Formats: sequence, C-alpha cells, structure tokens
Amino acid sequence: MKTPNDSTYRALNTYTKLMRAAESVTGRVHRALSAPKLTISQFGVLEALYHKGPLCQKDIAAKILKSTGNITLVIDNLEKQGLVRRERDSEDRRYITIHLTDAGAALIAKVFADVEASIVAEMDSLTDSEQELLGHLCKKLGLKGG
Amino acid sequence: MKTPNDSTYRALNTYTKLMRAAESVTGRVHRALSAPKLTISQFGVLEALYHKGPLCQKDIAAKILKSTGNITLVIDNLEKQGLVRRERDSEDRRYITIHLTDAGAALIAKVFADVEASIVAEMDSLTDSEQELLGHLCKKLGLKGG
DNA sequence: TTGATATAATTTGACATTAAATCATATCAC
DNA sequence: GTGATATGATTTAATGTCAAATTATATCAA
Repeated sequence: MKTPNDSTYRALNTYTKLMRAAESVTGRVHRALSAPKLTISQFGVLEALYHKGPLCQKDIAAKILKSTGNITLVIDNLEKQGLVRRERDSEDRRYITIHLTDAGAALIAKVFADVEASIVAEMDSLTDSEQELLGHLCKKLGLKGG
Repeated sequence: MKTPNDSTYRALNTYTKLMRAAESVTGRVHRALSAPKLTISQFGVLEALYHKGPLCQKDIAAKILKSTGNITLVIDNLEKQGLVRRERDSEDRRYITIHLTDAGAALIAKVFADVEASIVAEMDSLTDSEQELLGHLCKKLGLKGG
C-alpha cells in the first residue's frame, strides 16, 4: 500500500542519490583540470570558444550559465595567462569578442580530450542500455520546470 | 554495429544529461533558500546541526564536504545572524562545538520543510518505479571510484 | 619533563560567484 | 537631432571556496 510517507521517502532518497552521483562523477572528471591549473569556469570558457569560435562575453555567460560580471573576471584571468585575447567590435563598440590565442587553443584541445576520456571512463560502469535509460530519466526530470 | 565513436557519443551524452538534470533540479530546489537569504553552505550547516545535534567544526566540514577554513567563515556569518553559537569544549580546548540558537532551530525547521516539499514536487515528474530505477543507476555510477 | 607529533580552528591569498549599480554605446520615437 | 530606453561590459560589496601557513592545544615517547 502506498502512503504519502513512502512517496516522500522515495523522492528524497532518489534526489540524494542523483546529487551524490553527479558530485562524485564531476569530482573525478574535474581532476583533469588540476594539472593545467584551470578552474571549472576557465575550462568552460575555453571549451565554449574551442567549439563555437570567438564569442562575445554575454554569449559566453549564457553558454556556461554564469553572470556577465563573473565572465569579466574569468576572462581577465585567462587573458593574464595568455590563453585568450579581447577584441573590441568595430561595428558595435559595446561588444568585446573573445578569441583563443594559439596557446589557449593548444591547451584546451589537450585538456578537452582528457576530460572526454575521463567521462567515457566514468560512464563505463553502466552498460549501454543503462546509459540510455539514465539519460532518458534525467531528461524527463530536468525538463520539468523549463 | 557498435563502434568506439558510438560508445563515446553515448557516454558524453549521458553525462551531459545527468549534469543538466542535477543542475536544473537543484536550481529549483534552492529557490526555497532565497527568501530566508540563506546560502547553500549556510543551509548545509544548519541542516547538519538540525538533524545531528551540536557538532564541532571539523565534523560539520566533513558532513557538507567543505574545507575547515571554509566552515570558519560560514559559521562566522551564521553567528552574526544569531542562528548559531560557538561553545569552546572545556575537556579539549581545541574543539569548538556549534549549537543552533532558538532562532536558528526555528528557521531551519521551516526552511527544511520547504526544501523537502520542493524535492518531492520535483520528483513528481517521474513515476515511483522510474524513481527507483534512477536511484539505482545513480548509485551504480557514483560508486565507481569509491 | 621535554620534545616531537598530531589535531582543531583560524588566517591569508587567490579565485569564483551573484546582485546591484554604473559606464559606454547604440537605437528608437518624436 | 534629441531624449528615452536598451544593451554589453565593468565595478563593487558580500559571500563562498580552496590550499597552505599559522596558532593553540593535546598526546605520545624518551
């Protein structure tokens, strides 16, 4: 027989497991960032530029789900390390386009490959069909609020 | 036929969906913390004290997976708000035991109930058996590294 | 007892994060 | 053109985060 308490218990339990799995997996995947001394946000910015080409800061912020004020600082730090450069748009001077430097491109190519390999290794504890199923359930869950 | 690329694609895809689901659900659950103006860490500390009783800072750090240096600051801010108080252990003066104040206990009881209700609401987009399945897959995934 | 070692908490320095305010530039309505 | 409004980037203030160094206290070994 199903009671409200059963449902509550099940929901809380599932939520906890989802969070633990996500933290545990990201924790291990992010180890690939420690050697090159990249923060997660820095990696996110480099990866966005690597896969999408030069972007303005607002678009980068939207891509990695951070505030624009934050991006300013993250770009500052990447620029200090010579991994990206800023270029003011001559058409609309409100925009600044961020480009990977050669060093930045080389670094992110290497690091992204490492991260990718590490994700594949993590997912290896599930069979193909389990992965499909997990993906399906996660999608259903994430869609809820929009 | 299965190729390495299929596997890689599937793994990356599953990983992305897992991360998006986790972020999306936590994002919505954590809205319950914005009205009482609690940060996630502050909530974690109050919740630990609420469910486990008074704890020393080292134990709190272990419980919410943060560094002890971090806990010092979070407790400072909670103390300023009158939600917790520090008490130096008279047996072993290296320890400081953190207690909820009456105000802190009242606040966390209310906020925890809200968070709990919001988790249940989130999980409502999955059936009971889907929740069981998701929990099972997450557990299997999280266990990988220890 | 004294010295080495261990442990809990704090401090420091660097970076991240957001919200809100501000600055510079662009665009739209008139 | 001028003024109102919108938009991209920056700054600021408050908090969080870690790693590493430091401080205070305790314990163990000789």
